[in-house]
Amino acid sequence: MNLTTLNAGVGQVAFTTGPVLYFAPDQELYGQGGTADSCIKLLSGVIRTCHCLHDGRRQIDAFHVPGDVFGFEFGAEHNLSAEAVNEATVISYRWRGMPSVANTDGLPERLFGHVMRNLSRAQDHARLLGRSSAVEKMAAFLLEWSAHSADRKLINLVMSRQDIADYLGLTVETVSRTLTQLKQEGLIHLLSARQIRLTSIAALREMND
Amino acid sequence: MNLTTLNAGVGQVAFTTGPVLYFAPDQELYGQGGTADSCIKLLSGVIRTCHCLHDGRRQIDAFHVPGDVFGFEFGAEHNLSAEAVNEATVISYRWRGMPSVANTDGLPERLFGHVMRNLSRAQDHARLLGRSSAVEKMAAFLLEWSAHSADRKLINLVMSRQDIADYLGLTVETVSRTLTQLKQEGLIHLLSARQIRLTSIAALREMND
DNA sequence: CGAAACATTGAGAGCCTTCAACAAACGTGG
DNA sequence: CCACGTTTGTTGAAGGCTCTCAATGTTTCG
Repeated sequence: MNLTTLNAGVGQVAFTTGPVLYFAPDQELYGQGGTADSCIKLLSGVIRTCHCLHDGRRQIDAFHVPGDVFGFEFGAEHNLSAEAVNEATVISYRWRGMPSVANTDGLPERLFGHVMRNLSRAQDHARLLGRSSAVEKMAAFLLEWSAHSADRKLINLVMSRQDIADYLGLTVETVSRTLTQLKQEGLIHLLSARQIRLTSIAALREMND
Repeated sequence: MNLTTLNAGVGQVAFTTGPVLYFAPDQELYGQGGTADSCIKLLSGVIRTCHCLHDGRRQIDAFHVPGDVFGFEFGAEHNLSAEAVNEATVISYRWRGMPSVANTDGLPERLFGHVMRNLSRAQDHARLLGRSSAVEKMAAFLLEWSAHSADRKLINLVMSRQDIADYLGLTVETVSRTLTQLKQEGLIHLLSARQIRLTSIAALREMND
């Protein structure tokens, strides 16, 4: 693995990191049940973390964008699997078993903040899944990606309709129908299947609070 | 507030804590928008953390039981509010702004683990809300409380049907109907509205994986 | 160009919600 | 202790939203 040491200046060794890793679309970073002693920092591309049930149902927990750090687990094994949505490069940070973490002081810089950000996102996601209609979910999703876009009014979706459906707890058909509904209401404009122009961000916002 | 200092032996002060606080049923510990510089350790009773929308819809994020530590926020303000379900006693720990946390080393013992446990629960919750039917949700809920009970086959619910509904993303009526359905299928026995005997834990388990 | 994957649209069914009424439990005061 | 109102929980009927199944259109890629 050729691990090297980083952040080793605080008195105790913080954690170790490896080289930059590349993943092709749909390639798996780690799977459910795999050993969870490292976390991932995403450098480029988009990663989805998801949970698959034995009957084929899939719930996508989150889409991660560059800068996100994810993949910590409370238990020893991964509850979620992680797969690249498009071409992605990451760095893997090993943290479990590191003396600094065992002592719970000397924690890697900002790691705590990353876990809390993931917590916050998971809570928001749960609220969306529990108490929203299909349109509200779709509007929230579009706004989420609008915030990640250089041009807030032009979204380039990197994931399929199936991915969106599994993220929002809907079916592909409902996602499709909801998008055409938003189009007919004049809130969005479908330039192509994966490129969407937001005509009225304000109206989309009003749907979720 | 009369705060005292705890865990001050690691070289840097870890965080500060106050006296034991008592809360009556339905009393609010903190509200959405409140300053989020502390977290709560629950000593006795049950606390619900929830998010309320302006139109009255409510999503309960989690029910917390004694030993749980919760209430951290990534941002400066609370996204969720916390209310006592029944009589509860807690200790509040201030962590934000503490020099140890600012340096991100010398973090309070096990605080990191508590955040990760909350993250793990939020992810499980999202999966439940996104990809489950009413019966599956109800079964998962019963098993969750079964695990907290001294007698795994006898649950004493401390929360109302409305609380359960808002936790599972259902309506009160559906919760009620689903319970009677499970009763008629012979999986549970309703001793009273809030006391449930699980006749077949195995059958309940089969519903969720 | 043709096959395969992806996306959209339609029709019908099912699950959950909504609205409404009723039953049960609780608490308070007489 | 009972009467009574309020809260909480259950049950019924109808409707709506989303799912399922199926067909068609579209894009991608060998």
